[in-house]
Amino acid sequence: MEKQILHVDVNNAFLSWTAVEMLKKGNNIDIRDIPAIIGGDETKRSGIVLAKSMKAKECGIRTGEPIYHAKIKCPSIRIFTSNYKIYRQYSDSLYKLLSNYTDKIERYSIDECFLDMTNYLCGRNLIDVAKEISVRIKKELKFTVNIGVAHNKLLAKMASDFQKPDKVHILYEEDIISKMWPLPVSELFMLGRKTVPKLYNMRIKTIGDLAKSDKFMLIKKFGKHGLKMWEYANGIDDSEVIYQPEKPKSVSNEATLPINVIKTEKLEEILLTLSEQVTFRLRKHKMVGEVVAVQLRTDEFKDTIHQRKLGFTTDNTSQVYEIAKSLLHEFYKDGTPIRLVGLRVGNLTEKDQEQLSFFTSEKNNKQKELDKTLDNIKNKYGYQSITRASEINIKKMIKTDKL
DNA sequence: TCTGGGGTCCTAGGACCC
DNA sequence: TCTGGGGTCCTAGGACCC
Repeated sequence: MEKQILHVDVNNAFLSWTAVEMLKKGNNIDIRDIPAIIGGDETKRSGIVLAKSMKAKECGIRTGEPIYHAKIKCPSIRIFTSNYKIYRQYSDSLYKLLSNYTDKIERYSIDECFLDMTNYLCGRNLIDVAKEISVRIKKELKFTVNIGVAHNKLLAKMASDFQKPDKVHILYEEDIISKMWPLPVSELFMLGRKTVPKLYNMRIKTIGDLAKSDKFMLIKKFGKHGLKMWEYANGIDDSEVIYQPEKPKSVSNEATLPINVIKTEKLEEILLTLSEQVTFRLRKHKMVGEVVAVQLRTDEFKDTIHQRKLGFTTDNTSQVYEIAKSLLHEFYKDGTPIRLVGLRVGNLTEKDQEQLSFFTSEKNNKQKELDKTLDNIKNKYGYQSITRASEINIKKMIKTDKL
């Protein structure tokens, strides 16, 4: 049976939510109506545009570009900092509203949801429901969304990306040729900055060109990805709306450093802070991991990752830190300027089926107790409430506002 | 005043085993 | 003295998403 799918996408989510919050706090300008962006901190080298208003977009400002570019394009631009705590609240309120319409909701990201309406229409028309949802969000939550209406997730997602803001777009099978095929191939989901130029070289410029290309030639050239892009261009997608939240497969934290670091000891200190963050989040998820990976980015933007499979699982701060440290020693040469350090724990499983290390010792048990005690304090008084003395300067360099 | 942070999935190549 | 091939596990690297 044909599926009935909606894709709900918040217009300029971070900027809109910041705007609504400011209005709620008594501010009298709506930053959606002026050239404005949400951006990081330039002095900390995290100065990129995270979201923009329509007026900022008109100036040619693009998401992801450096703030200093934005300032050149629009000298009067107003810049606001992000606040993930608030964004999560708005995201939750959206989810709650959507829950009135179906149980099958996939939270695809903080500002996007897929709804499987197949058995929830009760005789109503899918398009009417989409329009009602759109109106209710605007009225009750004070921000706007785009909604894509289709018979699969891919087409619903493509549709919600058509003209913005505050629109409902329909993309049924019979609309593919007229509405999707004329678009540049770069607009197709899963085609990014590396693949698009290759397609251009093959004279494939529009989604229609791609759809009409030879499937086997694409497979030969791009492997599995080639098949996917051909299917997507033809509107083919049988993936399900994943409405039961999935367990994470890895947990990572990374930090761009305000200045380049060239000393192993400094990098170790940063890894300690990252180990605390990552394992804190692991324990919150009640997950343990079997692989530890350290990522370094040089000032020339060259990334290297070094990882190790442990043969046991862990969520323990000092254990992860010790492994991270030894990985660092294996691949970092003192003196190379480093601008970003990352730490990832992967191959996660649920804690109750934790594989115990053969060497589970008195010492490990004590470390576990320590983690638990510190977690309790952080959960009660905030992540920042307790910190090792040695880390005070490091913490200033690394953001923790998402924890 | 260059370029965030957090994820997932795929592929290539080497090691090792039979 | 020279030479297999299949399977699995592991690491590194890269592409994509929001």
